[in-house]
Amino acid sequence: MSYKTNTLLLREATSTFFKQQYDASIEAQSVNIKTIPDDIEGDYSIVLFPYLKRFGVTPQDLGDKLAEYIQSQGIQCAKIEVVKGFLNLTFADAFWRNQLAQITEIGEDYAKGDSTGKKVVIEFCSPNTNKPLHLGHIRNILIGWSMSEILAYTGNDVKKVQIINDRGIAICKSILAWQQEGNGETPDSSGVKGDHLVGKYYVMFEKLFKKEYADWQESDAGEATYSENQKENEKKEHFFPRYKNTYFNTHSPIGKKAKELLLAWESGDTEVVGLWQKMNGWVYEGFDETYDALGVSFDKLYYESDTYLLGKDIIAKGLTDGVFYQKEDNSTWVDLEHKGLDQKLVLRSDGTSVYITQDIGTAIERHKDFGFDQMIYVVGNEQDYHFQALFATMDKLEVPYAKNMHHLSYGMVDLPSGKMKSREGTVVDADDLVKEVISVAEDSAKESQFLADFSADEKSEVYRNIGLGALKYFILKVNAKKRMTFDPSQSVDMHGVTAPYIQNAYVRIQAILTKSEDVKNLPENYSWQPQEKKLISLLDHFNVVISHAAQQLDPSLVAHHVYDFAKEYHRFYNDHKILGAESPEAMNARLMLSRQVGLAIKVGMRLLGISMPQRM
RNA sequence: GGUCUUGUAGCUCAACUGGAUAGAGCAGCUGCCUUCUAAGCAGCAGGUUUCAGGUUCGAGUCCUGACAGGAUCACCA
Repeated sequence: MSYKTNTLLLREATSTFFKQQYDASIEAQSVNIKTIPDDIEGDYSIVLFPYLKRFGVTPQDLGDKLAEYIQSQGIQCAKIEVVKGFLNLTFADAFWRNQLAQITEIGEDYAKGDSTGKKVVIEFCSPNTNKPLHLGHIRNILIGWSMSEILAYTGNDVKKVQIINDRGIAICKSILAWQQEGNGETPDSSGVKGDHLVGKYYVMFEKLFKKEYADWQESDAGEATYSENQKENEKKEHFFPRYKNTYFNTHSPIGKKAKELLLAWESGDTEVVGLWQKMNGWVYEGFDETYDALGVSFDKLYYESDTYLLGKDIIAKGLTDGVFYQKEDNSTWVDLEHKGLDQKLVLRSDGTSVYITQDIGTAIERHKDFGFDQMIYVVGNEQDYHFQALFATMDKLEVPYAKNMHHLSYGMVDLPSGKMKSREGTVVDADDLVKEVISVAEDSAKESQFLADFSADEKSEVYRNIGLGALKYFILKVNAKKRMTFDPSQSVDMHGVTAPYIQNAYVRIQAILTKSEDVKNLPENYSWQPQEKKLISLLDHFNVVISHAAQQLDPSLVAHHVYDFAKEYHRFYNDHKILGAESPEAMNARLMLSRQVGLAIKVGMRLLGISMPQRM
């Protein structure tokens, strides 16, 4: 890209200044440039403190020389002075004009990165097939989607994948309950979305099991087990919850049936596999609807039923190579203590896989599929340890890309009432939430005079953009790594730091542009107003923000910057007339600026997965 | 208990990676639509950045320790 940001120009100038003046090599990147607080005069400030001791100079002395050099490099300043340890400079109008002219020359994608030639695979969502998607998945999906957009925009070749946990005891529970209680019910016959239908039977299984367990506790067998296995003076209400898993695995008739289903599946029993395919098929149709509603898609899906046996050969090879070791019971382990981790099991004593085994296999499989340079897993932070162990193991296996595997660890979503718990029915369902936000958007938009001549389809598209935008923005504006509180009533708020606020700024710009002539050139001599300079400097800084977001795997940086665009634009819009500006120069300058801000907002929101209405 | 992580206004979040007087929104109060979309703008009020030390020109940010939340420490996924 030919465009150089304000800060980059200053950094480079400062770096070469030190080279020439002191023969010192100071990386342009390391030069500390700050924007100046509003109440102090100036646009940017170069922090001089770090160099004072090193070169034995006073701030004044160094600042004066640097100021002279900067101006000699064609960076036009209206004022440049040393204040304490800062060199504060105010750019001249011509400089602002120049920067904006370069930006508008390139247009919409002025902040786009050049191709890096790097391939990035990003895995996100990765649901189980026994339950519909919920709020936690939504955060995962939005972060994953936005991250892939950002990585693509910064020049990477991005592939979006997910691994679907379609096998195991959970789906067998749904199948069993459906066999026993379902009477052949299907999504078509019931009108229930497939994933919700399968989820219904999962819940039903849990209820059946709960009742069975409760009855058993009262039975002679239950009493006997309690008196045999209780710890010293342990009360029943402590013992039985603790014993629940053991009961499921050893005593429970219904648990036994579920496990028999799993075994039958594993041995390829055609009837069970057929049923499993049928019910998973319902789930996938349901998931696809949800993905469509959210506006996301994937490049490749991996199914655990295909991958769960992967990795065993790698373990076998690693065992002969001495990467792994076996214990007396034939279980296989990897020692990660040199990384401050524990010893980790990679194969059970009966030779079957555990979670990390298939993750090793899948990673290698994916590398064969895509030859990625970087692999990103968007997975909740409860798996931090798992991924540390996985990456350490990959490193020990000496795969060359081990160091480029990252865990984008996001925090749990809490409700104001606390944690979401499926047992207590406090899970926020993804489909319900999407419907809810769109309907709130409709309620607040349907009165709008600006939509009067829109068709019903056009209107509902607007409601969708606003409602979905509000939801997405609400979630993405929070730093992904942090645990966040989700208040359903705030997520559908349409004022303040929200998508509709930002969309409104965009819509205002569109309204002006449709009423104006197409302007192509910036006036030569125009004296920029403070708010206009602020907008140009936000435009200027945009690509720095995007590349930070890509490096740090954090979409919230983009979200905040887009909000700044909107906020600054709303202010500017309130204080200055554009079409009725005081001079033709002012009007042209403001039109060019407005159009570019509109483009930047649209791009920024697209990186968050949010679409813009033309009117609202 | 070990490891990791978080703690900023009543609430939800920022703070350009160590810079100047810690900023937004929500909730509360007050103004501004005959004028480019009021889903907007302007203002008032709200803070000992959990606490105690340390590092330095300078700390919400780095270090140590306490306190308080959370996660994890399965032959579960």
